[in-house]
Amino acid sequence: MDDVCRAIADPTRRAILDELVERDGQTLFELCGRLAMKHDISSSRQAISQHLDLLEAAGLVVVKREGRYKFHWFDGKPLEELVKRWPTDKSAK
Amino acid sequence: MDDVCRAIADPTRRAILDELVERDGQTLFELCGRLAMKHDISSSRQAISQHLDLLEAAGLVVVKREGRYKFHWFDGKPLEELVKRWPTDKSAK
DNA sequence: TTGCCATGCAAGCACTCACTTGCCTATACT
DNA sequence: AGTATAGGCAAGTGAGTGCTTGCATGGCAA
Repeated sequence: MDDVCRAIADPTRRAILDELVERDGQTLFELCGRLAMKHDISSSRQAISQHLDLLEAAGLVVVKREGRYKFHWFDGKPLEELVKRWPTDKSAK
Repeated sequence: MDDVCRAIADPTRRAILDELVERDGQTLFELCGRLAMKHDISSSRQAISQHLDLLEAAGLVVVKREGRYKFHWFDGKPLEELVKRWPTDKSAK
């Protein structure tokens, strides 16, 4: 829970999630390229890799290794806890 | 959006939101007391006040001044953007 | 007024965190 | 074999942030 909240606190990580929602199963290099193109993110490969590790630890990204490639998938389940914890409208209370 | 994500990244601020959901319209001193009792948070009054400022800037807390008192309400509307941005289950995709 | 109470403001400190740099491992291809 | 590719590991740096400390402000009561 703490991991999830801290994971989405960074704008670069939110952009990564956006990218994975739009196109599942991307690899690290793919993500770097698309983030640079479409989100104006100039971070290095290592920076993105560290973000992915954090997102994976939070459960928001699921990975699958195949040979020398590592593919990434988005998983929104951990976000359910957020909406369960706090009501998003007044009628819920 | 960025403010909302960063606001819930801190465990003390999440506890404040929990407290306000449970009991609306608390004042700063009330919150300090209840946070210390029920959430084992030993932060000072100024620390809680700074957290409240941040939560207010994020739109998650609405305030109302009355005389020398300042009451705080929880507002979950900003959280709707989170669930709208990312699907919380696979069927949404 | 004098005093007290609830809150606000601002500077400083310590810690976290995002990012870089440099080197390393492992898988593919020729 | 040798080389290139995809990714990983670890230490160091700079900016951001949570918290404290001290003082200031404003409202209420005696």
